[in-house]
Amino acid sequence: MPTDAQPTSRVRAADELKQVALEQFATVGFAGTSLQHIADDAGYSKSSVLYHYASKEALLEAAIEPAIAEFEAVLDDFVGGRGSGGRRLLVDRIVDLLLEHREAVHVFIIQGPSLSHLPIIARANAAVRRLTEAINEQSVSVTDQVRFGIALGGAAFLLTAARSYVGDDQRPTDDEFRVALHAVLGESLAPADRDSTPTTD
Amino acid sequence: MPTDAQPTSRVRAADELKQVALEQFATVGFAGTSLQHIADDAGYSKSSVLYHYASKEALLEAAIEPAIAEFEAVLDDFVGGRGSGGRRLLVDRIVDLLLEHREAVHVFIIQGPSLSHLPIIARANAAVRRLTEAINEQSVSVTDQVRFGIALGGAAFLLTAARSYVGDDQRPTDDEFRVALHAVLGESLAPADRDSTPTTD
DNA sequence: GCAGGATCTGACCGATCGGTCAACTATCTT
DNA sequence: AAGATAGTTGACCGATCGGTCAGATCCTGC
Repeated sequence: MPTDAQPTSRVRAADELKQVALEQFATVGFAGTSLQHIADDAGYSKSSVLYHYASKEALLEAAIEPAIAEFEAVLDDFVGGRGSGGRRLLVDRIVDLLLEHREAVHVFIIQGPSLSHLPIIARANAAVRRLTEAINEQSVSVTDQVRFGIALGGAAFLLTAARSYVGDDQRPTDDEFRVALHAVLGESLAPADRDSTPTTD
Repeated sequence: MPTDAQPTSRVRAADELKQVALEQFATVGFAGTSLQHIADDAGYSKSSVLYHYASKEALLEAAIEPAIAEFEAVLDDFVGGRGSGGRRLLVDRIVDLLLEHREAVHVFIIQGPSLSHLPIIARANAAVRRLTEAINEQSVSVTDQVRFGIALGGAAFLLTAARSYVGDDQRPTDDEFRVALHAVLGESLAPADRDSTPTTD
């Protein structure tokens, strides 16, 4: 029984559907995505989608739960091991999270407020609120809070929106994005020690 | 015929519907909003909505067109009168635009990529792309482009998302928002002259 | 080769979608 | 008072929504 090389059609189909659904959730929104459209894009029937996932909501949960779990882990490490260099590590890990799970982050950050009735989104919103409070606890000025909110929403927006605003040829690579995100988010989340942000070249 | 004091039930009803629709478009998205829900919230029937506006799309256009027109005006002044202090004036006017038309800006910035098939949104997307190119023309580094994208999307996200992340009591007032937005967007869009941004306290 | 589970699909369901239409009422003009 | 006009609405339409179900097909172990 093949578990590594050929990934057994079951998990392969489920993963395909999950990936297709995630892209659509991030690009046209959860409400704007239909199971029929997901099925069409993935090359299955709508019934097959509902065979692998009990409901549209279950499909959303399967698609974004890993990203939320990692986000919670990053958050726990940050609020747990509080210290001087904590913010720089936070920026490191958030940038990685953004690049690896950009669609999922877009869903639960940008669409989070409007989908809070879904348990998985409510969980993500709670994590975002925890992070917000942890940040605001140290810097109480409204400007710092706005800086944080803009960085959070802007980063989530940018990685999936860039696709439609600039052509494929001149869109930055992921490595370029990583460097730039590190610099920009570093300025927003760790504005105190500004010495180690080289502002690129 | 009263044109000032009592706003004649026609325009009053139309304005009410426009405002209710705009709030829903911004909070749950264009695709996630139904004419029935708009009608219910405004206290009319769905037929009445379609009497005042020919279609859901026409309602969207009426709701966000003024904001787009003002955005285009700000953009024209910026690319036309190019100069040293141009960026600070740009920040001034964009902050005003954000505060006055926050729901509309949220719609055509955040949902712009997914609604580009609607003519009014395509027009807004073209304006956003013009602004992007005007900014990138002067600063070619990827970091500056990312900084701009985050500022744009983040500001659009923040003003309508803040409602759901912090309670009414501790949410900043519009004046506080204006000061903070001015500082944060100033750093992102006019990073050259950093002397007047006090980097908070 | 055959039984049995896994996978996939078409037909169908009630609900809701955006939109049309005819009828009803309120208001204004003459 | 009468007619025209503007505003509002319920009934209805075809399409699509998320979801159910019974069967068809495929694959595996015996």
